[in-house]
Amino acid sequence: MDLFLSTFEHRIDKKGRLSVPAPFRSVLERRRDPLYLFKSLTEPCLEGCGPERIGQIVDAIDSMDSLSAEVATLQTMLSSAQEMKLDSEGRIMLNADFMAFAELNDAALYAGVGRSFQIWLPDRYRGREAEARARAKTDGLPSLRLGRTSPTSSDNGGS
Amino acid sequence: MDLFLSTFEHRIDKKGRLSVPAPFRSVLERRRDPLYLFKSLTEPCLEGCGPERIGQIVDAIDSMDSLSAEVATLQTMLSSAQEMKLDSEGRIMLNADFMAFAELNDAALYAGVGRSFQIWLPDRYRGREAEARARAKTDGLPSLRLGRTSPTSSDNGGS
DNA sequence: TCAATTCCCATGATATCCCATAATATCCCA
DNA sequence: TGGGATATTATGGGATATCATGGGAATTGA
Repeated sequence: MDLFLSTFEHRIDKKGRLSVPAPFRSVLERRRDPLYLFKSLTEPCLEGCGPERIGQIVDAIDSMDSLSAEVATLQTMLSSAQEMKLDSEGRIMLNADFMAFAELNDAALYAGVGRSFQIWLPDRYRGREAEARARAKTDGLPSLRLGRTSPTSSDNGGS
Repeated sequence: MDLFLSTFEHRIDKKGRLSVPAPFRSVLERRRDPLYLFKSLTEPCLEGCGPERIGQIVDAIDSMDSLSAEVATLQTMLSSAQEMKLDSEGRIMLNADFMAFAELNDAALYAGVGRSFQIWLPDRYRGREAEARARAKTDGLPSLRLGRTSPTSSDNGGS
């Protein structure tokens, strides 16, 4: 299983171009996946993923009561989603809506969170990280039930 | 089951390279596992592990309410996690974030703690070890309950 | 025609590869 | 069992490739 991990900070040049981190690009290239970006529902950041994640959201919506408010909310994720084209150097161009939503100007921080990644205003991200770490120290760690995992845990055929 | 045990101190050269102890490398090679490092949530050190632990975190996130604080905490772990590529001599390169977080400069101490290991500033580690041993003398030993551990008592370095 | 984008090339920084070496541990055979 | 030969390990340095970034020229689209 190849994942989006780690963080990378990149500049947005005056033409509005932003490099996608090489490790993220190679995950997408290995799978021959295009890159999708959409506005996060919960945080002032952009979310990036491949098509299978978009498909999961679509399927989740289809399985819900189509009249519910939740469906309307989830649909806004899809309506903000956009397939990004990379230039020959692996850069994307963020449209004005994306830039404004994440309040980006001349730099962006990529944060890999497993099957997807986020794009943040760097200082804002670092603030959130500090908060999360402080919370972890006082509240303790989320229970992961390490060591009690089912023996069928499947992720070791990957490499 | 082969484990990460013992401690090793290694130099960080001026290019930022750090040898992984040969016994740790052979554990990973035997399992054909890549090496992952991430910033500890609770201590000023780095944690090293194989992919199965990363997979557990990813799967836990996907199965949880994505709005919860716990998910944010787990995402913080992932966004600091990085698959380390070893050069042909078995060395890794620590990025500036890792170096700063563990306050490393020209040396690092590996401490094997079973299914994972930690990387410390050597003097800091030795201080902690002395503290822990002093605590054991005054406060008595923690209960060990070998053989039948409860899932909540996490002795396996998930910290 | 003008503005915005895409293509192509240049460049500095940095990581990676490949080789060398010294110290230590392991092996092997008398 | 001892002691020299050999392999492994940690460490270092130079050469090379990759990556992020920037800018000019060609192309598109309104």
